[in-house]
Amino acid sequence: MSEKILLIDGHSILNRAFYGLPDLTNSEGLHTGAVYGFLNIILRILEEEKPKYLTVAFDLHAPTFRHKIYEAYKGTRKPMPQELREQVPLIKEMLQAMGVEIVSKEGYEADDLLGTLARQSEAKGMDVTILSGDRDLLQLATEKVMIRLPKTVRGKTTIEDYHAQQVIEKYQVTPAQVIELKALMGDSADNIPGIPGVGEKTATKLIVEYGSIENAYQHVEEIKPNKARESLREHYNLAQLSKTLATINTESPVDFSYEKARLGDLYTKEAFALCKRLDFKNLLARFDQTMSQELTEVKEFFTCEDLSGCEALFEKAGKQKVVGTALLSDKEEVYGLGLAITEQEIYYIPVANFITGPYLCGKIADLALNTRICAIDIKTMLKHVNLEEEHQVFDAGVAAYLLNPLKSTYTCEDLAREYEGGKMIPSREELLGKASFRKAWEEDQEGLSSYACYTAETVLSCMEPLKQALEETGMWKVYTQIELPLIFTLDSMEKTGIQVKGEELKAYGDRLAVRIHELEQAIYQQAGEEFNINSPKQLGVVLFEKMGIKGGKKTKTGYSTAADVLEKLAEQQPIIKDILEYRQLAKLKSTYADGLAGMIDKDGRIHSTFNQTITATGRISSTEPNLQNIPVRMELGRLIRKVFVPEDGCVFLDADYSQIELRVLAHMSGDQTLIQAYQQAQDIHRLTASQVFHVPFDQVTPLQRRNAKAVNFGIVYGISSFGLSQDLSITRKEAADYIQKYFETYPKIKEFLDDLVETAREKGYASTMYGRRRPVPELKSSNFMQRSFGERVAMNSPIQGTAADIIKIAMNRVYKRLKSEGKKSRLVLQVHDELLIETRKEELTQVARILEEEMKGAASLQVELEVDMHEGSSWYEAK
DNA sequence: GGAGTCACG
DNA sequence: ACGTACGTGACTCCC
Repeated sequence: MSEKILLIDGHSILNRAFYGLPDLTNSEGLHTGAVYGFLNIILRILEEEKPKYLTVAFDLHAPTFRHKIYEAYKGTRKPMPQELREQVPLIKEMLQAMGVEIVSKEGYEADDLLGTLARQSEAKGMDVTILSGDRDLLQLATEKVMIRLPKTVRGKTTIEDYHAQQVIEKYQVTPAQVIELKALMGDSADNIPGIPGVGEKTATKLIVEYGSIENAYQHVEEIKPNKARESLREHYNLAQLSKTLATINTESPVDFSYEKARLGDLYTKEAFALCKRLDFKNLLARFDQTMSQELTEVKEFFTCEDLSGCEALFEKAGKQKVVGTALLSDKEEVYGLGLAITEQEIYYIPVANFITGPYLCGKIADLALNTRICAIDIKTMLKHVNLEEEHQVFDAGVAAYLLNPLKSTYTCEDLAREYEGGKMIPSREELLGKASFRKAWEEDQEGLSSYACYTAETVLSCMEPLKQALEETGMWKVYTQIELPLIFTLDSMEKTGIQVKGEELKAYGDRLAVRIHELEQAIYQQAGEEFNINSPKQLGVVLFEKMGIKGGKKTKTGYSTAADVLEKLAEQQPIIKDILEYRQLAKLKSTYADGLAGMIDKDGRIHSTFNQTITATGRISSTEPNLQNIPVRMELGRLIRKVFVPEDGCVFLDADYSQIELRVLAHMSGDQTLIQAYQQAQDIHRLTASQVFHVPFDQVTPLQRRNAKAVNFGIVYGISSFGLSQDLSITRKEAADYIQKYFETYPKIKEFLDDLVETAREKGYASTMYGRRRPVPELKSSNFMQRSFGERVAMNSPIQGTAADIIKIAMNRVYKRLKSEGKKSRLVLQVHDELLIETRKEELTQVARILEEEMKGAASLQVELEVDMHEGSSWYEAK
């Protein structure tokens, strides 16, 4: 069998991948989708073809011989979008890392190089495969040269293959005649002019009949469609120029050596490292499993299993200013500790023999009095180790979150890569697989030891770089003054939990079940069949096809059955009201009645987790269960709050900030109208209505006030006329009108918001009053929608984020005062602008005072921070 | 695992 | 023209 060479059209395949596949972004925010798609395509082809030689051709920026003969050539070609342009060096870097030969030549296009190499290789008797997205390449097809054109339809890539024979079958012309076709038709993408009035059909007809443009011109009199005849007559010279332009130069002076192009092992260490950096997790599986071990620097880790040795280690650690730790634990138990005393002395101390979990945790707490404990998640550690704010800690996860809040996880291997100059360490999955710490402790001490040591070492090494980065970005204060103390505040809230009446919750669920069943039957009866009402797909078919309800359609996958869509159709059929009610009840039952009931611990309380490193803006989030979205707007749902009760001898005290985001906006923008309104404690929505609609303050109608309120919300979200029109069910024009009038009323706010966008565009991030940052890479996008999103984010993040900063400060202060004043009352929940305290009855007056003082005093703005406070014997009553 | 839906601020 | 309000998490269906 003859040897085979695979030739790839670099830019064309990258383009295909970019436009045909969804974009991806790695943890640094680099766009990587096209690179990923490119690799997937070529790896697939390589597996199919198994060529001996491989090379990828790229165009250069320099003008080519085509420019010399035709000035407009590619002159008006639209520039590559930013997201694609930044991937060109990445794919070249990747190919280089894989040892793949790249060819380019000034003055020539990739096509010319591919054509030249194809002919040379063919002459040597090789089989040639050319991979490109560009049909122009078909002119190169022969019996030995196959052109492969990938096509992506809805994310699925299929490949069309062409030898000379297939070209003839599909286009009725020989490969060489493809040039004639193109010269006649023209090609707007390549700026090849072509002949006016001649499209694919006419061109094919002419070439099939006459073989070439020249021969057609010889017989120009006979040409049938008058238009084509006259056009060819008039533009013959142009057609010949086009032909020159469209002809691939198969004798380009390309520097090429088959030796260098010989296909070797693609799965090199360098490529592995780059795949890791770009987050190509699926590709990593193709690499040798020992790769990551070979890549990481070999460092000796030690294991200490005896009590006296362990004592000695902690004594040594106590002489350090800072150590790295990795406490291996789950909710119930501690399994061991990774301890990096210095960057060279790294130990794994498993729980074994006389070394118990509580013993280890006690040693850590003692150590932390004089030595700073670095870890990646201090709050989890606090579940076993009794640390207070007087202990010294550093949370590398929280620090990394502040530096880039857009990541979804903050893992050790990312820290090492990002803050230790690209250093590679194995991930938890690589070391332990999917095993829990418990399982690994039982079955894989070696893996657990490595994991503990790598983690301890990394958090130690990363502390200084993280600290420095926080200082350089002006976020050191946010870290030390807000986030670090917040770890202890949140930990206390999680440990305290909130009492929930399980039986009442069950009874509530049962009541729902009765009504849900009734609705189910009514819906089946009206639909004339039983189906799964919870399936939007089935529901859509029943409503819009079977029952013929008008006005459906939306979404990629079918009909939209969202509440706002159905509400507009409720008139048509009574079934719709039943479905809406069913949906509401089903939600209440599954998520709240049943969901919460399953989360009640043995102590009769629910202990949610408050996540500190999730949101892009600086808010906290709540999971397992989410206690920040307990129903309140509808009465039926609101009743659930009756099962959240304080323990005996306590009441709930609930305080929420009144319109904190608008107040933040007033302060940050310095708009005097808004500031004065708040100073005079005016109804802000009514005021906005009176000014925007030009009516006296006391003659504002409820509708006008409602509209003004929506505008105020819109401003905070990053206003757009479309969004506002959706919300108010008005036309875009009317919405735009409201917005315009709003900005006339509050000119400083317009200025302020414009400035937020401009600053974010220049700096690449938006900032809160306290200096917390949120990167906004979307502002640089070439996609209108993405960019508009970036603009709204740039307006919203500083406002939402500043409010988040303020309530975090308030929480820390409240927590601290309750503690320092020896109170038994405890903070139990935070819901973004609301704090809930389980308050001892005898402490009520003082706690109310503490809560009000600390919330109001958390920030001093140009407007007062107003707080609404209520007490009650359930969350329902305290709101 | 993604899409659709819906609960909250 | 493009086609969305900002920030979350849980549940269900369905590939």
